[in-house]
Amino acid sequence: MAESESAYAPAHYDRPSVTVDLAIFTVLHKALHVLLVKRRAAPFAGMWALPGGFVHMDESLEDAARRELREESGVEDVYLEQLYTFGDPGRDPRTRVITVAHFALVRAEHQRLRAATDAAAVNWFPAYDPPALAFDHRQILDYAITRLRYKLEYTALAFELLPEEFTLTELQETYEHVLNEQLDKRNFRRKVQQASVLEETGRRRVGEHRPARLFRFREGAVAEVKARRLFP
Amino acid sequence: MAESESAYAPAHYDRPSVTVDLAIFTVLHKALHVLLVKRRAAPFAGMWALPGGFVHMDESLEDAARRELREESGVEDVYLEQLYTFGDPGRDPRTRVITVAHFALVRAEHQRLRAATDAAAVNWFPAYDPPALAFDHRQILDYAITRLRYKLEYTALAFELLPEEFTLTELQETYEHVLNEQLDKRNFRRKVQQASVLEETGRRRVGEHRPARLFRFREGAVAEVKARRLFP
DNA sequence: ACAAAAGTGTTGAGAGTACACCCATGC
DNA sequence: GCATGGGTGTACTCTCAACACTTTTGT
Repeated sequence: MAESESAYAPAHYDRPSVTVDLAIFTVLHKALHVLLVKRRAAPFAGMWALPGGFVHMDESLEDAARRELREESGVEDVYLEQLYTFGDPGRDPRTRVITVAHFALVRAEHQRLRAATDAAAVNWFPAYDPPALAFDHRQILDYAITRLRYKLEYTALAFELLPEEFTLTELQETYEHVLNEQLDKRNFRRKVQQASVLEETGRRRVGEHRPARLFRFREGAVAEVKARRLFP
Repeated sequence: MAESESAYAPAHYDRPSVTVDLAIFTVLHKALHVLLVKRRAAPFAGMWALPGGFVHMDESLEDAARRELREESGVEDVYLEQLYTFGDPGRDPRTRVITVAHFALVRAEHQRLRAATDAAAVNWFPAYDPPALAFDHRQILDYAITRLRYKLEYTALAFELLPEEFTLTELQETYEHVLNEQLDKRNFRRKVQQASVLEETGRRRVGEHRPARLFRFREGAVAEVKARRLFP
């Protein structure tokens, strides 16, 4: 590695800026939503953008992402994953900015927390139909959705989007909203049982019709499924 | 996004350095190998490390990675993929260095090309049993191997490690070396046929025993297999 | 009683996996 | 002719996907 070969990139000048950007998802109004902030400063002032900010010199990338997450959405202790690093020259018209994109999943119940710290220029938008976004954030968002869908297909990550206790129908609907497709009820329930990642709470959601049993995810039930191999 | 909120990270000083590092793989001597360079400068002088270098201000991350790939291994036009960005403070003892790690696959035939430009302090090492590495490069290498294995399990990427024409046994051995496990010959061949990513060249590898038919990958045959879903 | 959501099994098709022998060539 | 790697098929199991009706509650 050439970290010491200062010949063609002296370490003391001409460094790019490094930021973290976040695609924070939740399920709201029966659809996948993403958190956006309205930019106050140029460039793209007044335009919606993914939350994010500069990486401080003494914090890791994940720490920076969690700090931004806390500052922008008021949530802590949520699922966070590094996504991809976007660094094309020109993606920020002012200067060279390399951004390490992350995606985060927050629970529906947190929406109320968020509303409390509402800074007026922060809002949830339908992830599959967002407004025009600043910089290359549309590209980052699309990439994040792709990764989220993929992740949910082969892991049991949906519980990061659900309240502590939930019905099987709510779980299925979460998958349907993220995957943007309909699932078969019986097949879904059988597969959930086989995965054995749920436990019954004994309580029921009593509502308009027949009460539904409430479940929660078992502690430490990550349930990652092996990909089907192309070759045996 | 807070790229403009210069309050807590002015854009004009205190920026980290950004590098690209490369895990370049090939199959050699019936095992997966990775390209390492011997460091000349401090820190970790004399130690082996992944090739890499600073990102120039006017080039994209991929361009930087391809430039380093060309400079260090003399190969062009190979498979290259961004892996992950490592940025813990302290991973470089001198200063804050954030590195965007990539992995690359080069063909066995390129090894000779490489030997020609040999700079004495560049060499192939067994990927599953490398020497001690500088910085956090062991961690990066392990991550790259994990990703490579995973990628090969559900894509037809092995041809990036093979010469233009190859026998089915050579293809199977490539998979075995990367996955580090034995595969069943009949099942492997059936699955290759089903994937229909190969075409016969009509030529044969004539050698010590019964000549084997030579194949090549069909143009544009990416053959990505859907992951087995956890939920239907 | 009726509207609405909860809950429950079976079947056919395709893929995965384990397993053993003959074939063509070089020496 | 024999050693060596090339080449081929079958049976069992498991997972996937499609599909409709009964049960329980609130009003």
